[in-house]
Amino acid sequence: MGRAPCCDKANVKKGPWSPEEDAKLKDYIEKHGTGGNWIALPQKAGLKRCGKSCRLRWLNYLRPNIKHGEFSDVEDRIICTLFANIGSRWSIIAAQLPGRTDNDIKNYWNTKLKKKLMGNFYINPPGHSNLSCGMPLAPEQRQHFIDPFSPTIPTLSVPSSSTSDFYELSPFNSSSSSSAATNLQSRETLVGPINMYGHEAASCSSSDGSSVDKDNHHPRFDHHQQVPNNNLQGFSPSHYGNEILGPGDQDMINYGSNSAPLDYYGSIEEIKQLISNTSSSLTTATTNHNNNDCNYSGFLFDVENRSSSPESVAANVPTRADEGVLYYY
DNA sequence: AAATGTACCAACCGCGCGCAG
DNA sequence: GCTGCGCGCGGTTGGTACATT
Repeated sequence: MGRAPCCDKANVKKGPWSPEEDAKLKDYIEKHGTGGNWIALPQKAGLKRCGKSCRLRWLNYLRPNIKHGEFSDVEDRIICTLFANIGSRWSIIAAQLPGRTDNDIKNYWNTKLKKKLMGNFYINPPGHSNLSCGMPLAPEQRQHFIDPFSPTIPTLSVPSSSTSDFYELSPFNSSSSSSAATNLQSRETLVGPINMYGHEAASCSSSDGSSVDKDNHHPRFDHHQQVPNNNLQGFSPSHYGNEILGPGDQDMINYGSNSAPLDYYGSIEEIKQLISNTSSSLTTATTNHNNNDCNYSGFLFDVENRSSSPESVAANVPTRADEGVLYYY
């Protein structure tokens, strides 16, 4: 009954990987693939490692196209807005950031981004479009500081009609396939939960993409996520390639006229609350969603304007016409 | 220069789910 | 239907580098 034991834990090496081990693992996988069996892999590859450890090492470090180094403002925004929407679902967030792993994002969030947000949680007064986030305010500039934990802080709502209050992240150059009309309409349909689409394996999450998305299924989301399963199909970073966050990303991202780096507007409040109340955030969000009282904001996809060809639907691959526009503010 | 504190990140750990047997 | 393993995930830890005192 059952399968063979995972590994002989007494005979397994732990700790940092040596260059030799890395080379062995990489060489083996490049030649033979994972074979869909991580447990058997280390033995085949001649490694005294647990399969789990091999998997982690490969997915988080050795795999091709892994991005290391600084996160861009664009990535910051995506992380923050997704965090505000779905909480600490790092694999999902990683699916939106080509080349980044969930572990990477998680570390970045815990060590930098969270502090960056918490340290700059000053909400600008009405009429001031920019929430300074990522740019610490001088003490004299903090006259409008609002205690983020104050119960008097209103809950987030979809911002007003000013399009400059929105950031638009299009998978493609804003001047390309996403028509202005579509974008405009999208702005006017800022409703509903997060909707991502296109889900061929592309994530650099420690989930290798094959499991999370291969069957359009995220096990945890299915059971207690606030986001419906069919709304969690990443917008396929691989489809867009690294372009989305590449050197040309400025061409793809229309920040709006009043934008400044790391402006999150109201969503900062949600993020803050999530940070301060991580344990309950998912439950709350789930409840909200289940009650159709979804209070999500800040990271909205154009649902209505999706036009999916039968082919793309069948293959779960977005066509260019299928490209949605991702808005966040 | 040494001690201490802090930040960062790779890796580990434990849990839940799905599936093989 | 039951058992137990494989896998994926998120949380946590430990080691190292850097900063500060």
